[in-house]
Amino acid sequence: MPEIAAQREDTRTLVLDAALHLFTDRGYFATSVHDISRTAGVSIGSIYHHFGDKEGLARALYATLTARMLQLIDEIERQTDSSHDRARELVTRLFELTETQPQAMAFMLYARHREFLPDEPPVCSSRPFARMREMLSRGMARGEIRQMDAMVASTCLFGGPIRMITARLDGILPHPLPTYLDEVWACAWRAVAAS
Amino acid sequence: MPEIAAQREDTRTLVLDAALHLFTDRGYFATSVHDISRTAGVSIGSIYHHFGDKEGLARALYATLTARMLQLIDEIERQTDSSHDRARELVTRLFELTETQPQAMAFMLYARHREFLPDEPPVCSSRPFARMREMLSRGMARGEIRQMDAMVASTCLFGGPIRMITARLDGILPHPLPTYLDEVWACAWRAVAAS
DNA sequence: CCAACTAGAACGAACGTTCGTTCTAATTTA
DNA sequence: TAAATTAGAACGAACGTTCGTTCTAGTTGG
Repeated sequence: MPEIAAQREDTRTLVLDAALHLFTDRGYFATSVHDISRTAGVSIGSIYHHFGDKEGLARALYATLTARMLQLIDEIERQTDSSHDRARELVTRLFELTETQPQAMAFMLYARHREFLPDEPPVCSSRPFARMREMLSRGMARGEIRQMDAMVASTCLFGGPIRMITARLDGILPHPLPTYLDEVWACAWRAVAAS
Repeated sequence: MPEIAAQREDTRTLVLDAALHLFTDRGYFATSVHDISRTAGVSIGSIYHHFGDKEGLARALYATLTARMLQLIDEIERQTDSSHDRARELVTRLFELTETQPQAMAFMLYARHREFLPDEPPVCSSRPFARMREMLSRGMARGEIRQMDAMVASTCLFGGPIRMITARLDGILPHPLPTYLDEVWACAWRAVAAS
């Protein structure tokens, strides 16, 4: 006997949204399927119908967000030329995303997927991060970036910005991230720039 | 009727060691108290006798490792003068520690304590990290480091090295961390150096 | 009217924790 | 010195709860 809103607002989306919020608020293991069902306003049966099991739900969520991130990187590659501009634009967009969709950011950059998605590779070896490293290798070949191990370069360029993001997600930064963008970027680029 | 080794090898230590390994291998929630009891060779009753509950055990473990980290920082402050030398020595020691005691490192830098120790502040606002930031502020006052927000400075200086550590813990670095030390440190120091 | 979907009560397994007991070694008593 | 007493560390079977999952019945759009 469904109540007010029986209309088909995509059930999958409702469930994924609820899961994202609960997983990032309390963590995967502290969130029960019953919680997700209640928050999403969708029955347990539907959740199992659509996602198979709790892990399948987490996997679907991870896939959705990874795809969104890859899309972002594609867009940036189309709009910019140099490694410098691309990396800077990426950091800018990630800082903005952290303010507008902190849960999505937390789930991608901060959650320990290994603990609940055993077969998933670590985030830093996932496609989006691999794309970033390819980007930097080309930058090195063109002389924009000092010669060094590609892994070291990507780690040193993005390490600072990413730690700023996690600090913000932890709630220990007084101001929104874009406030720090220029200062952080100056440091990050100096770390690897050829000049 | 005790068997071979009934002698008092400190029970607390046995339990803490087992917990550290299991927590970092599988995560806090995937580790049952029964697992810890079995691995440590100590009964469930004893664990509750010593630590109160599972959370108390995690808290004791966290406190032990935090203390060890603070001790390391003290030692470095006594042995070095400049911010440059101190930070470099710290990174060196952390890289070595990651190779010799990867579990301890993973638990300190990588675990999401918030999820199972609700009252603990985030690691980056814990004492050891606060000490590092004070160190850098003094370096800025002395002109070794460019003028900038203290939080940004510490994040940019240590962000790269720390991400290298997590990459190594994830098993995606082919060589031991000290191999990369010079290259990583060169990037890290350039990021914030005054020159 | 049928296939796709939703519903939520019910189930079994596994968890953290408790509790009555045993063991051990030090201390007291005679 | 030998026996009696004591304190608390160690033990592990058992408990109640909660979780992920299943199942059967009902609803709905095309």
